[in-house]
Amino acid sequence: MAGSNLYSGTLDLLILRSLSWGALHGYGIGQWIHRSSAEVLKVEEGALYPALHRLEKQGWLESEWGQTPRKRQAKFYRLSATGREHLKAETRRWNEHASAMRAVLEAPAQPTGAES
Amino acid sequence: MAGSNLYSGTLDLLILRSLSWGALHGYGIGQWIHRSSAEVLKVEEGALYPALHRLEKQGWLESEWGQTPRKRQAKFYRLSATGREHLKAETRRWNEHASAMRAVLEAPAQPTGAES
DNA sequence: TTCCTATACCTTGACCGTTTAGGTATGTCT
DNA sequence: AGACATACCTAAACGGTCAAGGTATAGGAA
Repeated sequence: MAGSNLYSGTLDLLILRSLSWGALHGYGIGQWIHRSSAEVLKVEEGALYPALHRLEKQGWLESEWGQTPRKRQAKFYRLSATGREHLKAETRRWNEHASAMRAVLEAPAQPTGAES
Repeated sequence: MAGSNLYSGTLDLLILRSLSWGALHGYGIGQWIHRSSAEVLKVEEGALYPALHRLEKQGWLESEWGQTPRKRQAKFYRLSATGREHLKAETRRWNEHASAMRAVLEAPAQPTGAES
């Protein structure tokens, strides 16, 4: 989805959020999102890896090759300082969006002249 | 945005919702969304009209040319029976998505082995 | 040993909704 | 007359996601 005026950046937000407790590698990020959303949110790899590269390019993430506990190569991502700020801002933005959606979905019958 | 695995269909949901109280014309739908979201959500016309056509094509909306109170030509949209069902289903789907997002954004520190 | 599965990374092309930026026409107000 | 809001529409460019591939390693089963 290209940037929607209504809302875009869900994936970026989730990735940023997954790293707020420490470093994780790409594959682990996908699994973390899946698990911590009770299996509701699933990120395809074709969306995940490009997003990771995008976020790193923008300076919100930093990466470093390392090893998993099982001795496998993996690229570990970590939030940069500006990334952490961005996470805060995006979280606030999401909350505003969700709250606007809630307002619309619970809006009472036609408040005032919706027709002109 | 093309259909996102994370979430897509926000605009469709808002349009469907705007019609749940009765018929509205396209321009009015955009304004209704804007107003009832406290000016947070804004739908561009280039997204609105194609969406309206898409939803009508799928049978969720029905349209009819008519006149506004000020005697201007306008195409009025109204929910079909299946459109009303779809609105219910999409609302449920949105709530699930929002709740999954909330879960992730409020997730406690690294529950169990996110790394393998 | 061989095979399968899970882990872990990546890229490409098609797809498709949004954005941007136009266009037309009418009614109202100054 | 001119400006503005209303009211409809479309087309090209954009850009993120999806689907479907690819590579490589480690572990366990057959």
